[in-house]
Amino acid sequence: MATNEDNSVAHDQDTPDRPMTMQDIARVSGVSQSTVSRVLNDAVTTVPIAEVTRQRVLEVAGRLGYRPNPLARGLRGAKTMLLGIIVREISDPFFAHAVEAVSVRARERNYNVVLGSAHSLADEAIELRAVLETRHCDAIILLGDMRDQPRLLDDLSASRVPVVALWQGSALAGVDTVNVDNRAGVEAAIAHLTGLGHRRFGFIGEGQHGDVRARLSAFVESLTERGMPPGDAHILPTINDPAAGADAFRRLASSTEPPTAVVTATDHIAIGALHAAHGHGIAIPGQVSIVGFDDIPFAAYSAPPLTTVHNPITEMASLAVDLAIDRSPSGTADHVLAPTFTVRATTGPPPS
Amino acid sequence: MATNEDNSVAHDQDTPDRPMTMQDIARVSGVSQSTVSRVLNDAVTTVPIAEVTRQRVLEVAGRLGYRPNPLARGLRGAKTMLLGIIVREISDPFFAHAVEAVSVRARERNYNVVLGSAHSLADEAIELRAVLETRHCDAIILLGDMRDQPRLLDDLSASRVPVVALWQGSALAGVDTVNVDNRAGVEAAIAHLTGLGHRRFGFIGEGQHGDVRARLSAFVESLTERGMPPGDAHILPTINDPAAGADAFRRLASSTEPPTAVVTATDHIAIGALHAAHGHGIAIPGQVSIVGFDDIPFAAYSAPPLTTVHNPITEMASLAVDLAIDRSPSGTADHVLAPTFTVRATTGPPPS
DNA sequence: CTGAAAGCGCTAACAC
DNA sequence: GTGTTAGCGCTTTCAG
Repeated sequence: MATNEDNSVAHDQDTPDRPMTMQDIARVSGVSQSTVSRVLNDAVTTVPIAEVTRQRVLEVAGRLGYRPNPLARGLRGAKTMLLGIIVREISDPFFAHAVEAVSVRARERNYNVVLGSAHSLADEAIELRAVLETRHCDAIILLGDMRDQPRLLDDLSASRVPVVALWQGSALAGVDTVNVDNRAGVEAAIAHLTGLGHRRFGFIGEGQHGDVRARLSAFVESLTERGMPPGDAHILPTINDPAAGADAFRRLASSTEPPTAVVTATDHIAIGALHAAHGHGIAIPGQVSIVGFDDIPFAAYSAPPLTTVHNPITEMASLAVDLAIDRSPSGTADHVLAPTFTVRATTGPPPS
Repeated sequence: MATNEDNSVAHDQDTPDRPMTMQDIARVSGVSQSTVSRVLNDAVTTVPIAEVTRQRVLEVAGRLGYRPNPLARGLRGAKTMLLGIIVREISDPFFAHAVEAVSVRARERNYNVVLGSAHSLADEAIELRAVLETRHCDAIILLGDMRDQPRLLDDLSASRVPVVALWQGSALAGVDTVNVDNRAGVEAAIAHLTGLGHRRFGFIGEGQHGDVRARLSAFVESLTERGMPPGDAHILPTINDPAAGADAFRRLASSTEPPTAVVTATDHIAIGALHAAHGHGIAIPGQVSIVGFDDIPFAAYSAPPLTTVHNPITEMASLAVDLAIDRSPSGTADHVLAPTFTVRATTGPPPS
């Protein structure tokens, strides 16, 4: 009994070539493997364990540097502590930032993050979901509008894994959503601009997907309510990309009666617009005011620094992670967070 | 025999509430579970299987929407098709872009990516490695210099999982590395600048870590070889952040005999420098030329667009993924890829 | 309070 | 060619 530690596995090496198992701990501490499992998992609902046994097992496990094997755990139906993320476009700086915020919060909650990007390719995203699900992620977070991938969504909402849609743009049947109040954001931008004296507005941004679509309709409605509905000529649909933004801005600037203020669907587009303005010698905000949306990190460093609607990325990501992990058993909810408005240097009074 | 499909699990529902197992396939197609395994894995080394059987199994598996359970597979010792990434700072736009490139290539190779960010916090990163390893990632990719976390590195190089270090800044014992040729990049920048007529140079960028450290020493050596060694007053150590870059640029500009050309360790810093220059009415490149390093997506959209050393992000990421997955059995190698030089609008002749 | 034993879904000998 | 049989490391009854 006194020497039965001798049949233990080697634990003096810095790097054992085989990871410790519960069997090892059990052998060394002289209890059964199931007792080790009980001690190490100490759930509140578990059977009581003698304090001496518990201490001994804990000590041995610590000394041997035991780490549970999540694969085996997951196989047995327990939590995998894996959070799946499906991103629409991870190359989009906004989503890159969002992924960071999500993974930071996930780590605080002791979760690891499995990343998949959909690349707007329906089949690939479906495949992705299948992978993520069979990998037994405890939950899945959708980043960005996926409504052009209806099969993905159907699949997802019917599956047993909790799904939370972040920046999906609007409510979605069957899953929890966390959205920014796009309407309030655009409204703040227009209020700021009209306060400055602007009366002719332009909008740049594709109106097909999620947030961006909501921003466009908020733009139209806000101006209509103010009695100055925008003409179609001043609404330029474009993909979400600086190059496209630059191109659209050029067209807007060279139109007859160009707008004095331009609202862009995202900072990503605004950056492109700024670039085009600079290239064509159009003074910002002297000749045209520009406001963005999202407040990506780069927004503060554009020239001039961008006035924009601040998307509460960190808060939204945290909320989404918590929702995904804590998954309230009954029903789904749509959370809408308020943006704030950040005035920097791309807005000013219209030219007189 | 004709009706023995009846004891199959339900497969008419769109969403079966229990994922298919090989058992299910076996039952439905009337073969043993191990035969199913053989068919579905069809390794070249496998025992031959009757074509009829194979077809039947394949058909049933397809019809029932079978997906292998990676947990069970991994538990049995097979590949998990999981690639772990440990990032130094995922908030850094360069690394965000790099993560994207890595995950794109990983997906092409049918791997999923597990993300962890180190946040420069030693203990957390070690914990992370433990998690990644016990999750049985098939390989791990390190993004950025981790040498301030020696325990991580020791742990990693001693472990059985292949490790590839990307943008680690220099060779590293025990693991494969993929680096950009920082010396060649800086040399190209200096050659460009001296060709323009510059003789007084400044450098902004922290010199502690990896790539950035290598760039600083390349800067010093390149100028020394040209017979114009930079004074200490013109070398400003700063963290890798636009705000810090802006601050450093201000100090440089207000020094006695300010440099006419500034080389920054990264675009991230260059962006800050540009911002500061704009704020202080310093003309770029009229009064000062600035060159960056990395060519992050935004570099083309700064005002003025940034002249910078182009880091071949996509190629390097692909290489790293391939190395990690295909792990040559013997020894490690250090791969160094050549950067290119992209002239945009922040460089010009010095003021006369 | 603790041990024995049965699998989770899969792969890999080993039989026939 | 194909079926049988062990487990991988863990959680969870079920018996003491």
